[in-house]
Amino acid sequence: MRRRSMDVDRAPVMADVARIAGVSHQTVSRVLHDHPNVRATTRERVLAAVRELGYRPNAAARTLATRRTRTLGVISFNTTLYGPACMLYGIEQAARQYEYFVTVAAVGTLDRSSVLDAVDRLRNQGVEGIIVIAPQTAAVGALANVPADVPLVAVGCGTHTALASVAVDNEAGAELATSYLLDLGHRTVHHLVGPRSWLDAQEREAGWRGALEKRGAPVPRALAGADWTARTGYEHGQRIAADREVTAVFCANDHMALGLLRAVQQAGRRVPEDISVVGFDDMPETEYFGPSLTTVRQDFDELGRRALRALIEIVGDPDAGIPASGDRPHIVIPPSLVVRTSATRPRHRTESTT
Amino acid sequence: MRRRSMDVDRAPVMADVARIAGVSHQTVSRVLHDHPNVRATTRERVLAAVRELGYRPNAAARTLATRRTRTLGVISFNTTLYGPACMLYGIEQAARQYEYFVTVAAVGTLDRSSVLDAVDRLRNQGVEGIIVIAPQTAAVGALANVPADVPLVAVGCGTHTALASVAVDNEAGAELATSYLLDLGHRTVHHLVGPRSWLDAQEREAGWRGALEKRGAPVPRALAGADWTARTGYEHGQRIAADREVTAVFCANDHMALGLLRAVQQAGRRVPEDISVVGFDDMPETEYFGPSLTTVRQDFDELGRRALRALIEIVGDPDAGIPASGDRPHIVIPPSLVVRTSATRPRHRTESTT
DNA sequence: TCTGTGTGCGCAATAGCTCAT
DNA sequence: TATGAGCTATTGCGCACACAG
Repeated sequence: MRRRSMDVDRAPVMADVARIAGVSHQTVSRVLHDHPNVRATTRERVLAAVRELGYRPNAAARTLATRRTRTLGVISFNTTLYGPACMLYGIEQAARQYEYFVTVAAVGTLDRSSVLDAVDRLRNQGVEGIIVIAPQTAAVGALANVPADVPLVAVGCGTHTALASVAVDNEAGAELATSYLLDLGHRTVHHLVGPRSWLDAQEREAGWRGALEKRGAPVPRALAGADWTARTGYEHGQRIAADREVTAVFCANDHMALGLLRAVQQAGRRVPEDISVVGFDDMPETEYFGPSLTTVRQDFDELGRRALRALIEIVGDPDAGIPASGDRPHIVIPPSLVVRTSATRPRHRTESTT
Repeated sequence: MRRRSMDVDRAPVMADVARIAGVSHQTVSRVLHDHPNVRATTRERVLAAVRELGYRPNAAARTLATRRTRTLGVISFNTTLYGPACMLYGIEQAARQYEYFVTVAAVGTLDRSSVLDAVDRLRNQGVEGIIVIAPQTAAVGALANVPADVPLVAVGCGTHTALASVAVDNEAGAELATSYLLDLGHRTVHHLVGPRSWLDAQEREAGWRGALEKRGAPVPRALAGADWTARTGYEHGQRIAADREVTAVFCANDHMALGLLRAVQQAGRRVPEDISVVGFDDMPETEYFGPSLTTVRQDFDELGRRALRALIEIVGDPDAGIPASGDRPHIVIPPSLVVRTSATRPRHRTESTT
């Protein structure tokens, strides 16, 4: 109900509390802020009045007076994906702990203008800082143009950004997966790349390539994916199944691995007996893929939490005793390999040396 | 009168724009609000000043003056799950369209106090309304106690809530799945229930039971799940695989179906030849399960959008010409069956009539 | 038809006032 | 007279809106 005329049921304000308690509004303020110089009996009277009226401080007024909104923004490409959704969750958890609010701004596409538009919307709302879950190179490029007085942290967007960032070490993860397959005896490892416009995809590809080169294994042509979906994995899987040379595939994420598993098996080739598959992400379902997927684990939750903490350390929070550092940290979190059953030794060690 | 001569780098305010443009702050305000009565040349001068200073209206001040925050809150149990994540996305999309901000409050557990706590936090921030993605009965119960002056909409939380709600017709969806299996020739259909503390689980179970009864099919004992995870599906799947009577299973969601598929196949029974499986939700991966999953589709995105629109219609938005209805609509969206390959006719029609 | 003045939104912070010791 | 605990009075934050001119 929208009240304007009948001021009877207007939300109570500090003055109302003061009146009921028989004190000045400033005393009310002191009570609410736990200032020492208030007599215990006065404090009680005030608190009683607060309870009686159901008084709730007006955030806008406080913001106006303190110049602090205690609100942080999150820009995300697609909160529907497992990774972003988890990071958002981690961010929100941590924000609550630090008593910040979180406003989300989802962007449909990661082009320059829509990202800058999202930044703009959040700034208009008065956010004190922004976390970006926008791993595309274009987005990161666009963000470089954002005025420096807007604290920004990129999360899960690769480790080579100019922005402050928190991310899993994609290269290390890809190396982990690739080396694991090589150690099993595979002559080489094929790679289903994520979309190359994503930093993560680039870094995972680099890690895969590096691992092969380090071991002197032949480097096959990477299979480029247009997106991260199971469909793309499926399409590549159909081609891979037809290629008898392929014994091991490292997929840039679990969704693609799922599609690939399906295509390969539909084509009559067995996993892992004929083809070993390793994914990346470790979404909860991977354990129940057929077969359960060996994959590289990212702790998205933790990424989100770390990102929020990093942001708060940049903006500073006097109330929590955190000084504004203004630093641009690059936090890199090590991934880990989760071994399940989708990868094993190759059946017939490929002897062909060309 | 202390002019703020010292703090040079403070964000510009309307008065600064007015000074630069050589007009009053009121004229600036008029320009920004597209009032007609401003001469074109004046308008230009003002806009030039706005650009020059990089002026950005202060949201807190506007809120204080207008008593509107243009912010809505979303409470979600677990934004990590596919459904909630999608609904959140739909909500955010729609919010942007209506020029609202969205603040999220994730709750770890859906007990009474944490839900009420989330409501409280959002109200403290001044949200104009709240969308709840909290399908547990306890949560809905708790929300009944929220003062009526807080517009609330529950989304994806079953259709039988006291709150305003937007949801898929779970019963109809479950009937769809069950009838489909019966039509294929199965004597009866087993059901892997979701956690009974969720309205959706209850409603799907009711739909399943109703469909069986309507057709005079025997009603087996429902298999109770403690949660919605693939793990739970897997555990029940192991038992189901051992029961030769079972030819068709309707799972309350896709995750559980995935686990069940896996367990059943590991036990050497084939899907769909030996056991037909139907899920609920239609997450993007289901097409690539082995076999691809026949399931009941919920349009989560649409649910989120409808929920937001419903909320805006409750709170009203004079700027968009939407009057405050104050109604508590119950919007029910029909689900649809997506037929893939995980269900088929039973191989040997069970002839036992006792 | 155009533009300026004044006031209030609810809170925080500062200065200042009144009693006690 | 000084000190400080316990309170009051006043101003300003930046904007919108009613009411002028």
